[in-house]
Amino acid sequence: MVRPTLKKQIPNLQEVIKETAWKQIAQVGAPALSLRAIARELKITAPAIYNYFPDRDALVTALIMDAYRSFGDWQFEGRDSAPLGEHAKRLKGIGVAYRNWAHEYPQRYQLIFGTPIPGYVYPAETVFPASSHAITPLFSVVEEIRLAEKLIIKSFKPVKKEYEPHFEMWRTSMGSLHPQTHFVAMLIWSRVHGIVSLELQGNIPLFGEDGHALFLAQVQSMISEFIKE
Amino acid sequence: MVRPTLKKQIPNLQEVIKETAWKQIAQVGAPALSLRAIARELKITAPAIYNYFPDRDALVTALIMDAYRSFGDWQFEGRDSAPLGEHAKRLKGIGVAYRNWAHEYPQRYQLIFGTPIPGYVYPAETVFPASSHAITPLFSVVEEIRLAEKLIIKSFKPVKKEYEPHFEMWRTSMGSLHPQTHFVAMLIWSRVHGIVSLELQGNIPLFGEDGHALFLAQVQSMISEFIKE
DNA sequence: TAATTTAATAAACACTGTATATTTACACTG
DNA sequence: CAGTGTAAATATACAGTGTTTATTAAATTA
Repeated sequence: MVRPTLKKQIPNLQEVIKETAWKQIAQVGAPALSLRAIARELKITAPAIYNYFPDRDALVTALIMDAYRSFGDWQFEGRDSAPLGEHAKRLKGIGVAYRNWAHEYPQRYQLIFGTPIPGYVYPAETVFPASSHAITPLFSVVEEIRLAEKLIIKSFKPVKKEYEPHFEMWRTSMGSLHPQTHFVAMLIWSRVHGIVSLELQGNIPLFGEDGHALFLAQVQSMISEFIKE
Repeated sequence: MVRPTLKKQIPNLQEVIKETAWKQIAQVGAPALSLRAIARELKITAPAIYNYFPDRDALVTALIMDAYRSFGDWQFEGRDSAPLGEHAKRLKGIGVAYRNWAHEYPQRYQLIFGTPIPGYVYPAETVFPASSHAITPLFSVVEEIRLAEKLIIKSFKPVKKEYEPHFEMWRTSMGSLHPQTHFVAMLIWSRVHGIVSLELQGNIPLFGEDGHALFLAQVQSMISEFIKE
């Protein structure tokens, strides 16, 4: 018997393969992800996976894009937990959602921000729609603040000309993206990413009663540094 | 012929293996590091490497420790480019050295801060002496500032009790480590790490004439946030 | 009903890290 | 100087990996 009857086929196998991949990534980490191990768990043979993904890298890319979408969704929810105009609360909402997602799915975070799979090269263009979704909430709130004339900017410097093409990609994707908004958003993102990634690696002690004190101090300091009043 | 005569042996093979590993990491990235590829390049067989490293993970650990030492050395030099008492310049010196090292050796940076090798588990205790060397310059400067009563601290929260053991490890290694110094140093480190790691992955546009503007703004903002006058 | 497409398996290839046994150059001891 | 022991390499083998090719049989379409 080579091809099983429809009744014995796994329905929606493409999704099931991804779910199994996530399960294994959670267990053994992204770098040790194995197509054959996925196949074993699903009781199919490894080449069967090639009917759904042209190679292992394509599977990884699909996982990354799904992760970005979920990551972005959490941040949109975090932002909208406070109404328009509540700049500080909306910004904090994004930061907290960002951190919560990373702590809920540490392997997904490292899949996105590490280079975890041997030989895998990040297909920036393919992933861009999903990755821009995950940065959009931050961009949008900083832009809200700027339009309300509440954005504090010290020492802004414009973008280098050589980098304009990549910058253009962002701008078209966002509709528009003011350079100052971009500048401040990058400062904020880097601070949140820095503390979250060090936390995930166990490099940061758990300050405060619930272990969140350092992160909250980071967020609070950004609010007073970048938002007027 | 099984064992070559002394004249044909590669002298200092342990070091040569590490150098070859670094060369290959620079070419194909840390996750794709291969003992057999190293052996091929050195014209020996793969099991010969086991005379110098018990397994692949031990080689990786040795590489990480060497990287940490070099990383720390650069930061010590950066700190000491300004004399004692010049708090802002010493802090900036560390930040710039941190970034320069990361841009000079991006793969080493990702080897340290990523989880790049399949199945590799970071041996925290073994690596600790080397990794603490790399954070010591920052700790020392923040402590200098605190002792000079120029350290600005808002919203400090003490370390959680459960985390005391790890904290104790740091404290004994450093001689002593004031909690407030630890708190502020972690905030600073996370901001520098965040921006540097996003830069290395190509997520940050190159602001300013030379592309350093965002990083310098980050450093400048830390100086005015944490140092009095 | 016949032809075609599709979804799987089977087998094989070139890799990988690593364990075991073997060989031989070198160092030490009587 | 002879003999022994150790050290540093090779040879071989095993289980695992991603991937390619050929084959089979179920499902779909003409």
